[in-house]
Amino acid sequence: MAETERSERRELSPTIKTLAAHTGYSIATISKALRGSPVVAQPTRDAIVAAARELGYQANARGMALRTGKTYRAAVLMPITSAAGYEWDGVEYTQILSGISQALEGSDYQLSVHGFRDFGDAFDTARRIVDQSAADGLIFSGVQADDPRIDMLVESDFPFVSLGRCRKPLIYAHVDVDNEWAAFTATARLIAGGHRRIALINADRRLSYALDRIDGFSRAFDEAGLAASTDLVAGGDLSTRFGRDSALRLLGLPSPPTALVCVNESTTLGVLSTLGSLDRRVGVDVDVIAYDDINVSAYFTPPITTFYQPIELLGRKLGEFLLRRMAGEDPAKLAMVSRPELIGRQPDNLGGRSRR
Amino acid sequence: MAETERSERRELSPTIKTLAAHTGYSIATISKALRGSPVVAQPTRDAIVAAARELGYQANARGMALRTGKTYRAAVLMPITSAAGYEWDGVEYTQILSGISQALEGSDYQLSVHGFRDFGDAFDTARRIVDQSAADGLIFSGVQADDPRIDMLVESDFPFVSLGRCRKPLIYAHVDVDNEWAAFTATARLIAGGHRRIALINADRRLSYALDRIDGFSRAFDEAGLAASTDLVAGGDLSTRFGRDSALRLLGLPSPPTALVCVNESTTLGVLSTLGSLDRRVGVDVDVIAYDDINVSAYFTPPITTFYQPIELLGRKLGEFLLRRMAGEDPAKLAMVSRPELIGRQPDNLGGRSRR
DNA sequence: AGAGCTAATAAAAACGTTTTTATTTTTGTT
DNA sequence: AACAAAAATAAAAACGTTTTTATTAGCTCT
Repeated sequence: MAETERSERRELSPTIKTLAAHTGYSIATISKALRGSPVVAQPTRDAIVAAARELGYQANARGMALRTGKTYRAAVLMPITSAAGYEWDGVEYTQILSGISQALEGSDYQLSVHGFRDFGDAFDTARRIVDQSAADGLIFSGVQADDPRIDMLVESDFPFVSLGRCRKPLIYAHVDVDNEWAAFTATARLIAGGHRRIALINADRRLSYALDRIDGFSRAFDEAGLAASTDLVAGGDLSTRFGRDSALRLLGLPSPPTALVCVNESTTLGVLSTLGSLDRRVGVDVDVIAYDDINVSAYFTPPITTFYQPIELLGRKLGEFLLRRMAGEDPAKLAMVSRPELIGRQPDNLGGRSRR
Repeated sequence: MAETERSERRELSPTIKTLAAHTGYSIATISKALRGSPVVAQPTRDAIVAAARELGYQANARGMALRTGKTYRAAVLMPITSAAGYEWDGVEYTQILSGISQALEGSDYQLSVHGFRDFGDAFDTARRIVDQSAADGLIFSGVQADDPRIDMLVESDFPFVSLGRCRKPLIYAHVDVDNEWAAFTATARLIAGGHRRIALINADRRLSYALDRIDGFSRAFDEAGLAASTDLVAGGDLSTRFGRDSALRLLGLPSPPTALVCVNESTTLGVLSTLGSLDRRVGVDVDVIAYDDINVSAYFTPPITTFYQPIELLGRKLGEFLLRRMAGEDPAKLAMVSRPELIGRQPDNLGGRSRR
């Protein structure tokens, strides 16, 4: 009774042999038929496909993996929040993963996530994935100006897509945001608004995009014929705490900034926290332009001007590129650099205000 | 030269046969030695282990998987942000994944992530994982009051750990937050502060923890001998937009709330956004108590009273429990219900204020 | 009508393990 | 010293595929 039902339920899933016994064809023919090989006759194929559907046959992934050497996995490197701080950090990874997951939907690939703690750890993990062929492809972000992962992966011809570009002239699939342009545009807008002392709350200087932003920031001053306020560039992890502390420090300088450019939403919140505690009002006492990675700046009080980058879309592109790369496509053709959209929620100029 | 180096590099990684040829033992003995079987003699084991280390031998995961039927994967179900809105949603998943990833570190298990769109999708995905044995264990959250996944997994005796409990008296490994207690405590605190019209910005009512919170909310009124303001309970997705819209609607009622309890950080931000736009000040015109899932409430202006739940720790517990469950441990022993810590950043009472 | 093709299918080998079974070597006992 | 028992190792089978090689049947052509 319960016993019987149990064992009925337990019936193991059909293998290619079950299908062979059921149809009368050999396992070789069945494999070919289901893989779409042209050598098998049409009626045969139809019969096999019908039987497969009837029995609910699904090729065993482990068997395929062993035979083909493929893993049917796409690996993603994800930064692990340092246990100490529990700071709001790397939140956007949910969106990236979500995008990648959507791109992989319908393909044979599964998404596997590998946490890492620091640059060295990330490299080791990447190398391990390649050496043990733990995945058929790799996605990662946090690209450094000179990123050893990229060298290693290009060298070993392992399919990968990076979110961000390194500064070496290598050919590899990538998705990136035009950070130089965005920083330039934000800074130029503030300069045009009358600001001269502008702060840049930036990421760690080892990161490639941190340099890009400094480049854009500097170019805006250059083109205006002004000296860039490079002393107001702060680099660090992108936690809320970092944003708050940096703003506190910069605003306490003898010649403080009148405007701040923040490179992500988390730091922005920190900056706003500092402004609130100092009773400085955005759009009145000080201007802020931010990067809107998780679409939340609209809810800040007051709403602030941001660059909107639909990060989930970037994730989707990453997944799509990886699939194409794993299918053998030329990496030179798999490159996208998107310009975020500027959403002006504030005038962002000194206006009638004193420049203090 | 380059050629030679290339092909040297390309040398395929050693298999158990390589090791057999190298040591003179049979592959059977080698397998046993490395798996720690007691039948192999100590000197033999030592020699084999030494050789394995020397050659950098790593058992091929695909071969193991095929033979043992195991996958060495732990699957996690992750909600996919709906493409339409790009709303800030499910951010805490980064932390959960981070925690799980840490727990899995050092084990033989890899983390694989499966996106799903809605309840039905989540169930189908779970079933597929079980049917195709695409993983050796499963972790998921968003437990419904009557969650079909739990029934299915318990029934098929598949190792899993849920973040949250369903309302059926089943035995299964789980990690949860004492939501009833937290809602009770928050509500009681506000009642003690003089509030009578209290809103609860809650999750979708199908979710088990949403019911728990309503229970706690109601109990606080009961114990104070008051009628609960159940008309002020809003249920929906936990996006920032939902928080904002709910607050807007509730505050526009003829008999509006004087305090709000928000069930996560994202909705809190939305609520604060509404308060800002209505020029109502937290701690002056209205009180807010929130759940601090990603540790960011400290940076709100003003900082608000929250329940702090270190979500990454929960993630770590989830991973740890899953490992133990996959190792065969009794699920009855794998249960944790943690009480979040209340961090009072505001007095949260009407004080000398009018009850309007 | 039989050789030589081609098309279709079947058989066999291989991927790298683990586990069961078989064989050899060592130890202990008389 | 012979033999049984125990210990150690080797051989073989199996997991479920895909791919290479072999076989068979059906044609075409002289």
